[in-house]
Amino acid sequence: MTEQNAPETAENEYDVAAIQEKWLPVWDELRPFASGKPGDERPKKYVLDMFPYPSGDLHMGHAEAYALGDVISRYWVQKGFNVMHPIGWDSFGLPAENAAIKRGLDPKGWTYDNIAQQKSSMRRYACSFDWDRVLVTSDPSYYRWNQWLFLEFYNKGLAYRKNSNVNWCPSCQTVLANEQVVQGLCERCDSVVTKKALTQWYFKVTDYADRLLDDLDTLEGNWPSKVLSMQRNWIGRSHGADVQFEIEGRTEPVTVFTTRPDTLFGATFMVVAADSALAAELAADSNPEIQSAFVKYLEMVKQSNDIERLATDRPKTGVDLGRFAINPVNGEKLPIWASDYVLADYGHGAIMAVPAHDQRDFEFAKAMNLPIRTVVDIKDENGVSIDPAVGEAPTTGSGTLINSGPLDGLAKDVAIEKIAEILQAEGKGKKTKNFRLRDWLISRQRYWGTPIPIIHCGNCGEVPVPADQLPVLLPSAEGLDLKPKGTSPLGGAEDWVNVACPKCGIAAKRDTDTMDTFVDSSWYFLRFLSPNSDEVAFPVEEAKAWAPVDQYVGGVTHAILHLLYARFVTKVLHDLDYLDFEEPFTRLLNQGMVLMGGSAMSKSRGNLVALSEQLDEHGVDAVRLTMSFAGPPEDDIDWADVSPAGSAKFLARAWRTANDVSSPVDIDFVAGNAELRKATHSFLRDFGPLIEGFKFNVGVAKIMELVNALRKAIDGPAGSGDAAVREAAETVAKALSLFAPYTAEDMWQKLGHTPGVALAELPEADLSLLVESSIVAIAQVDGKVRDKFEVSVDISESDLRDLAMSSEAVKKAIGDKQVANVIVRAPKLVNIATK
RNA sequence: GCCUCCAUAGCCCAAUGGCAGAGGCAGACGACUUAAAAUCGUCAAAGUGUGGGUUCGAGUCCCACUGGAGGCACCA
Repeated sequence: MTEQNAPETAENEYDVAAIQEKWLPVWDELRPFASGKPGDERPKKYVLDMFPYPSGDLHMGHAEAYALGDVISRYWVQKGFNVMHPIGWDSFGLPAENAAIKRGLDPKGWTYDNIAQQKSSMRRYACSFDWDRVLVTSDPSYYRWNQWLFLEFYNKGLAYRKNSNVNWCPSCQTVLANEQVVQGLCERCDSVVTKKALTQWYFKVTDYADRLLDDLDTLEGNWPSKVLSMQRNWIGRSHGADVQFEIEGRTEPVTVFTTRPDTLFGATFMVVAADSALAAELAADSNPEIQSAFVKYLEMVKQSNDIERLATDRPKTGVDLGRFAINPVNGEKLPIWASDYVLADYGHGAIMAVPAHDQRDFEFAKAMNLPIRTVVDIKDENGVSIDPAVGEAPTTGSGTLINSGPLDGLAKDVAIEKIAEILQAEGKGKKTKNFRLRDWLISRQRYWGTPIPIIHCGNCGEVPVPADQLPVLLPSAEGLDLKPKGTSPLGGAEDWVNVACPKCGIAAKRDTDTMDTFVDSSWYFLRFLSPNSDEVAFPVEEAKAWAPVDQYVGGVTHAILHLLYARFVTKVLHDLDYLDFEEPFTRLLNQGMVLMGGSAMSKSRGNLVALSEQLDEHGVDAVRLTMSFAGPPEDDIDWADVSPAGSAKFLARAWRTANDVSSPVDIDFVAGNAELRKATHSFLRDFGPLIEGFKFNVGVAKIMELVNALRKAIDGPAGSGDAAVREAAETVAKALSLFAPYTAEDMWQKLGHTPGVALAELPEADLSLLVESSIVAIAQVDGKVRDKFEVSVDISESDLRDLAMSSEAVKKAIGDKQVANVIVRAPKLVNIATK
């Protein structure tokens, strides 16, 4: 065998699989991302990825999320921070239970098998997690503190039980929070959600509505504006007034909420929610025909689901209750109707109807032939007054009050203030506000969740489980019927349900419902501070040092639910003196979804891309790099549009440059090739701000640019021994370690360094290398480029102006036009404006 | 119905109000090779969805429209 024919040695070949195998055990030993070392003086930073639900192995969506979270986390490690980047599993919940029912297994086994699988995939994926900080919400050591949290809320009066019409999923056979009903469908199984009257546990999130809304302002600029606007929308604060109406034949007045108290003189009837207690009472005291008509109507209303109820073209229906309310400002008798267009659980479940100035009231008045009285004069574009009483539509804008006694002649906004004063003075109303947000329904009639730590006693009523008896362990699933049947499977665990009352000792029963898993995830970021503590949920001092989370990374699917609940719980814990901050997540990045062929991946669509296959085919680094390079992180990635093979090709190209560096490891860079040094340092200047601004795709492009310059230098006159070549190659290895840790580590070793490129800091850019002595200035005429010339960077404005004015090309462009203005931006540009 | 966001080469995407191109994919051509792959190199390709406006100057700011994505919705 001759020298020329020698096969390529492994040393010159970028062997992805071998590199991955090589570095995993080294990192296990090195543990570069441990954050709890005593005496660690580095400044702290808390970077958190939303923890996964263990529903199988990791998928492409996880791969994107963790690739991007890792870029941020590794960036701060490299900047010299003590970064806490933990991981856990949100492991209670319905999928485990449903899988268990389907296969006749214990949900526990299924869950923990999946966790083991995901954990091993995360290790292979080179996630920079601190493996000393791991939690699993279905572990008793976690949910014990979930129960603690519940009791803290309970003792503060923020957890309570009430009977009301709740959202019910007939397929999951459990109640749902408002937030889990999407377009009238169950967010999990897409069944049509119905209503059911049940006694359920709630957290009083409405007590915090104002703060949850107002504090969003403090997140402006650090959270995606989309999420802020979604949360504002969801909380939905309206300002208006409560107005009291006397009811004929009833001692108590009825209060209504309105955002338009100025239109009070235009009220021609009142409407109460058909499914409210008030409607039933008013009907019951009316004559028998009305009573039976009401009962019939109510029956119809109860049978309709949200899909029908929300249809926009649905005609208005209702029943005249034969009762009358008295308008507090003019003593008029207003007929009272019951209808389903008024909601029982918003405001007071009753409204004053002003058909002239409200779309829904207008439709109802037309349908029921009720009077319409115009009290706000609004002119059309021709200056003619629009009168809804004789027209086809109500007017809802601003105008001048008419037919309104003391309000006549006032503008809408002034009238709102004036009427509020009048009502307040007479004790018949006051300014107030209302929220779209409802209290958080947290009980579920399912098995695989945190048992609610309450005991129901015939003598004592609700009795909290004493702290020293926590956790209330979930009974074994063995022998329990997990099939959904409308009541909790825990009811079947008789040994577990029947206990002595902790207060009086008589036979009592445990609460058999479990908690919504969103309770588990509403505070998990605090548990990472001491994931194994038996003493506390989280240590207050550690929370002061580490929390709030500096950078949170996750999908926009949680823009309302999870983030709102976590914000709420944080505020409560703040008020209980456990935390010194009020917002849990200082900065938020929402990554997009990974699509395939234009739509979300799903088995039924047949467009599923298996992460494990992508990793086998292209390697971990190529997949990670593709996730970062595809585009802005918040945009969706269509896997059909991107090229992991191209990423792999680039990584091999970068890797080879390390092979080609022939200078000693301690060479002084100062003597290196000036052009390449300039490329390296302009990269160093740009890279950090790009990463901090989440412009990962641009950051990767800059690395590619540097690699191209480096390749040219190696193959060109500078050669492999040039000091700048080493400087550039080391810079590439360090920067690449955020995106492609295996390749970067291997480059680092080839460059003669000891393993641990993740901890190697990128140097500051030497700006003196970037100073240009000359620059190409452009001369424009009316904004169009007409000439260019090389000028000194410190050319004076007048010199540059003279240079431009004397250019032949410029003179030609001006022609015989008159020069109106000359803008000079030395040293870059002159623009000559002509008349 | 109300409220956000988006639109740049065939494709994915860059561009502090100042020469539309940083980077990549796909493509063409060349070098290397007996040949191919790999590698290295060169090239071609949009005037920024449409119509107005502000400005010395607009992809960028404002208005309207078209198309697309998302959120809220009988919330008084």
